[in-house]
Amino acid sequence: MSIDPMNLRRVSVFQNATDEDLRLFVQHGIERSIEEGEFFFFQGDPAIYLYVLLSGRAKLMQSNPSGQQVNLRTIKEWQLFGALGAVNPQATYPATAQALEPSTALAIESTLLREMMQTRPYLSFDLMQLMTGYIQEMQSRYRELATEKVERRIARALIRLTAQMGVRSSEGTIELAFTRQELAEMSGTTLYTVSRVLSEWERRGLVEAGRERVAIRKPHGIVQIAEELEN
Amino acid sequence: MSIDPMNLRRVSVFQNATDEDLRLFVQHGIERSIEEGEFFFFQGDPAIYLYVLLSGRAKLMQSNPSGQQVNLRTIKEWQLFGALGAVNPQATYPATAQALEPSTALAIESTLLREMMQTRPYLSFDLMQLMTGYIQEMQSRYRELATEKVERRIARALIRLTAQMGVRSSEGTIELAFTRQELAEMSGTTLYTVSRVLSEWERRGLVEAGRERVAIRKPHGIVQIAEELEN
DNA sequence: CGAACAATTGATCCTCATCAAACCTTGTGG
DNA sequence: CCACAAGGTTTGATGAGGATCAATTGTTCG
Repeated sequence: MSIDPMNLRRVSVFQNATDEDLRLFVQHGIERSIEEGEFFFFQGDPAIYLYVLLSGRAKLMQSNPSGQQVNLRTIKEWQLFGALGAVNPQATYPATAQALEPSTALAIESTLLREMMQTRPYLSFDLMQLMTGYIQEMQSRYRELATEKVERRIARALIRLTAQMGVRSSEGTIELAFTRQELAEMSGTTLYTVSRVLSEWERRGLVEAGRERVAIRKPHGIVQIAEELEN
Repeated sequence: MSIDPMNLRRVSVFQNATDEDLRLFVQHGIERSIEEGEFFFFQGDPAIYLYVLLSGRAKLMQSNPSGQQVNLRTIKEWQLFGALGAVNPQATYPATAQALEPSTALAIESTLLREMMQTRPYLSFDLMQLMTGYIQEMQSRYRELATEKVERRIARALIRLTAQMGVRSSEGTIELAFTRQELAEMSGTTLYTVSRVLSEWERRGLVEAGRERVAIRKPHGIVQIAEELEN
């Protein structure tokens, strides 16, 4: 119980919460720490908790019966995940949450959130705000996947990651820590294709690629690939 | 103003509304009728209204800069659409709504809904319920598009349509009224591929295909194609 | 130093998109 | 009532874009 309840205000859904509410969440919450590669929950588990990531990094993914995976979202500190189940008492998680690094999260019982939403309109409202954002992002990504070529999809994935997780290095490049496999799962392709595309971009001086790492040297160039109207 | 407010209770988000609330929606709502092919709103328009379809059939779609389209959802009577913008006063519609038949809808100002949500927790709650459903559907479709082959995606599209819009005919087949082009937009492929797949299925006796029409003769066979673990 | 894991690169193949042409179906107007 | 136009559908031929497989080359860490 080492976390300061006030920090929870950094969670977008809790931005309008009262101090008292935040204390409630922390009091009734459980801190869970897991190792890299381990799971917070699996697709299909009953959605008893929702989580706030306190440290580390995780991903939300879905897999089909034969095991192929797609990455729905990458989660960093102070982001909520597993919240879809919060609405419906019977719900199961529609995705699996796996840690990309050693991570800690605050688990909050979804019944608690549901009860609180009854009397705190701001909560439902802010949660809805978050959800509309997800819907729009998923709709766009769906369209991209259906209509755009791989190179552009990879560019788009990098741009999204830059906005969410990008770290500006001292040399002015934007550092992203992902394997080719992870990038592939985010853009709906294979690690081989990602590798080829990155190699090509490196030849053109747009990025620097390393082990579990991509550094964007010319963000503008990537944006151009993502947006360009060619054809 | 020919609609009976009580009919609005068939809208899932309004199922828990008071009679008084329903009357409010109808009083402040505007009935809009449009022809086949016309639009309720375009992607990017300011989201001033949300709509309840009263009669006809419409589709929600997104298009990319070069005009290729994907179909996000098909709308039938008593379904809500354009509701994402209801949450945020500044929002624009993330998709375009086009009538597939002559259609009528009740347009409700999103400010009205926002105001009402302040004091009626059931409204936010039920709307959230609807949204979690969308998110899950979009996530699944995204995964399908990324990992599954065309034939299976078309089968899945037919199954979804059966659940939502299927009409049981006297001969025990399930009738669906869609063009190859529409089916293609729903499964992320081209009308040519849809045509080929349907021809093949017809040869196998699974469906009957006609102009702007598909009749499913052996639902089980289609489900099998959609689920089958092969490889 | 070696094992484990990530990335690269080449060769090959397969699924679909694309283009083109012909064929149906439906509704309309002479 | 027929002919024709318009739009939907089918089918073949072709090719491109990536997936897949295999082999090799880094990189990191115990």
